[in-house]
Amino acid sequence: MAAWRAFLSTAHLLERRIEEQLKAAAGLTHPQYEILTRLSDTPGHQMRMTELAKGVVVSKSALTYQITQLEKAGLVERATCPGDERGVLAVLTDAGVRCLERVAPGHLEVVRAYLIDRISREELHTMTTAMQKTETVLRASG
Amino acid sequence: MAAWRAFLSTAHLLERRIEEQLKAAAGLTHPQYEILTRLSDTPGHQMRMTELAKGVVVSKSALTYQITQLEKAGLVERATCPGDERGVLAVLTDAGVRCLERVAPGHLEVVRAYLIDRISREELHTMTTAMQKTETVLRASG
DNA sequence: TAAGAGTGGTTCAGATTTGAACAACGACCC
DNA sequence: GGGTCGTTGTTCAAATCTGAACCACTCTTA
Repeated sequence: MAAWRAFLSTAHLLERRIEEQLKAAAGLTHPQYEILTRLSDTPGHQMRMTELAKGVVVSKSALTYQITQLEKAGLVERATCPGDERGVLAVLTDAGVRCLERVAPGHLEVVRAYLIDRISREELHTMTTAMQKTETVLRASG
Repeated sequence: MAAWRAFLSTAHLLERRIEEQLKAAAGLTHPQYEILTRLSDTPGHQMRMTELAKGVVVSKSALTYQITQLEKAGLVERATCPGDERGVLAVLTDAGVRCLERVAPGHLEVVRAYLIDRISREELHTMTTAMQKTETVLRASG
């Protein structure tokens, strides 16, 4: 269970560091940053609400809240989904793209400094495949 | 960065599963369970508030809140710290011990089913040392 | 021994998350 | 067509987390 202990503590500690860094650099929270990057990685920079919620692993209501916040900040817009009248598309704005370009380097720097660079290339590779396996299982049985 | 993505998603997904399982099994939240196990692992089943907060990686105020909740549930008691009049000791009660004994198996089962058993023994070992390294760094520079 | 600085916990306001309830739409079957 | 069921996103109340402000106590230092 030492593995689990270390995993959990590391996750919490990293979360804290990241939150702190993002807040200082751009007034963003980590969930908000995750939303922006997910959108940025999508062709068209847009995604359906439910799909996005599953991607970043938060409840639908939490996503509704955060998208509203990001909309106020001008980084995201809501659009009605063509072909499905109930659907809502979250769309990354130009300002959102620029914000991400400005913030991403500092964020990645933190992740790298505290996680990636601390472990060997081989350990990293092993951990990646392990994490991907468990992620697959968790998503499948969700 | 695939490593980081997978790590993050896995952490969130597992957190969700665990929260769900603990709530169903004993009406506990994950932070509460973490507090109980930390106390249980301590000689005398007691710990100072600040130290405990650092251990489980939450803010002092969050710990105050949760200890109050656990006190209401009768699983933990507050005691004044001998030798330091301002200090407060969180003490696991007998009911707390019994609660933990009842809940722990199911909890560990979830962790094992979704994380431990999904990866090879060697991967587990590698991941453990990697996590411990990063945890050390994060705690030291915190 | 009397500041002055530091620590330990709590309180407080504000932000965020969750699950349940809800309303609106789509898909399907008769 | 119309009814039934599943999906989508939002709203709502309740719970929780955080950082700042705040007391109470401890430790140094002159």
